[in-house]
Parts: sequence; C-alpha cells; structure tokens
Amino acid sequence: MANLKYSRQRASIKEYLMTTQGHPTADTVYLHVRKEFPHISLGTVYRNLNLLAEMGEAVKISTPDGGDRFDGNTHPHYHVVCTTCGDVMDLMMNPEYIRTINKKASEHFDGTIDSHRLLFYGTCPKCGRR
Amino acid sequence: MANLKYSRQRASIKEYLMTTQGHPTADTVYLHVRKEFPHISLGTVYRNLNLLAEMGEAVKISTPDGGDRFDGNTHPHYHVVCTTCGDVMDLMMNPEYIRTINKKASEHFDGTIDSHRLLFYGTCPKCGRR
DNA sequence: GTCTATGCAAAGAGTTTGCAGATGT
DNA sequence: ACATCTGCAAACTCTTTGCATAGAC
Repeated sequence: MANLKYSRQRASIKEYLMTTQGHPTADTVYLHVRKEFPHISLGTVYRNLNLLAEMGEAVKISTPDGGDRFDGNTHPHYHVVCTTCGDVMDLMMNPEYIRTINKKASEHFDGTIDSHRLLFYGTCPKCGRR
Repeated sequence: MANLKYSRQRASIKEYLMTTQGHPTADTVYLHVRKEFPHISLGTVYRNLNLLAEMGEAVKISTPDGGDRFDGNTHPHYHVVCTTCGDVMDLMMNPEYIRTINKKASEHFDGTIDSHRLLFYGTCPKCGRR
C-alpha cells in the first residue's frame, strides 16, 4: 500500500515491543520511548503501533478493561488477564488447537468462520500464592 | 449490594433486549426506547444496561470494533461478527466445549484460568451468497 | 525535490458521572 | 419520608486526525 519510510521513532517503538516481557499499553510505550525521544508525541506512538500491527510486526490485544495492549510476539498465541493484578501474560497454545476452535464454531454457524479473538481471565502465579 | 428499585425505563430496556433478535449497541437501545420515553437520556440507558449486565439479566459483548453490544440471551454462548455487514449473531456451543477451552488453557498456564471471552469473525449467510 | 513522518493540539467516539428534581416503596 | 432513579450536561478515557514543519530517500 503506502510507501513506508524509515523513522527512528518507529524503530525504537518496535525495539521496545520486541524486548519487553510485558504487554504495554500505548501510553506505557509512550512513557518508555520518551526517554530516548523526549519530544515524541502520543499521536506518533499510536500511528506507529497501528502501522506495526498492520504490517504484522506486532499484535494489538483488545481488552474490554482499559486501553488496548501491544505485543511484539507475533506467533499465534493467546493472553491471560490476571483479575487480581491486571497483568497480561502470554498463553502459548498448539496452533492445531487454535484451528480446531474455528472448525468447531463452523459446525454451529450457518456461514463462514475466518478467525477469532480469545482472551482468558484468571489468576497469575504471583497472585495465586499468598 | 444496592437496593434496587423498579423503573419503567429499565423495564422497557430489558423488554427490548429480550425480544429483539439483534445485539444492539447502547445507542440503538436508546433510539428504540426513546419511542416510549421521548425524554430518556443516553446516560440512563447506559446505567441500566450496566445494571442489567451486573445482575446477570443481560450480557455485555465487548467488541474491539466500535461500541459494546448487549444481548438479552443470558445462556452461555458466543458471537460472530460478520466482517462484511458488521452484524453480530449468536453462536450456540455445547457448554461442555466451553469448559473444555478453559481446561485446555490451564494446561498451558502456570496459574488459574477462570473464564474467557471469545468472539468469532466471519461472513454471515446473507453476505456469503452473492 | 518530493513524499512520508513528526509534534502539537484539537477533535472524535464511547462511556461515565455530579447534581437537582422526579419517582418508587 | 426516604432512597433510588432520571434527565441533563459536563467530564473523562482512549484514540484519531489536520496541519505546518522536519526528516528520509
């Protein structure tokens, strides 16, 4: 589609997503990248996060609880939201099983199922042991 | 929790949710209920939709694409968003299978899985045949 | 030189909330 | 009577966008 031009801001945002363990919100990314680019704007962060997501170089995780989160891990996987601390964690699952869910859904739907979004809720190991 | 008092507005909203086939947004509910209560406010609609959802008398469907939707069908079931017309449809699934998904996820997560939100994307029968 | 990206600030969508008055029990 | 609910409008959160300028190629 559009002609993409290099930008240090975008590179820094991607670098951060690829190295962080967490699943930052746009604002968290903003606060981090601001250390390197004190004048970067939130708008630029959003523009680049969406760009990266469109290019498949990052994943946007939509959560009903607060702002969207972003993940540098582009392998197909799910996420768990800890209902105690609010943290978002990866949940690797067999890609085979991921496909199974769509297939199973197709059996109950008089149309085509292409994809799905699945978000788990639970308690993380940290919050579980008290 | 709080002492709940009857209100005609809430009754009307619930009535609409229970009888409509669709999965209206708060605004759609507002436009409908306004026929009966021309002076009802959007704030009241939101307050009551959230109340009904908290009481388990309705379900809030969070979609990443636009506003949340509400469903008077409180049986455990999933939803499909048609990527062509934007419509949201029910997808009934064996409750057994719904539990299976949590169980499967637990096997891959070092914590507790309590629940999940699952939203399908596809093409509805109407849009499928051209 | 040309086209894209940036910073800034303003606008946008969807939702919540404070308040004074109306309504339910 | 008293607590809850309502309408109204303002506020709030998250995100997008228009514009002039800076930067990439």
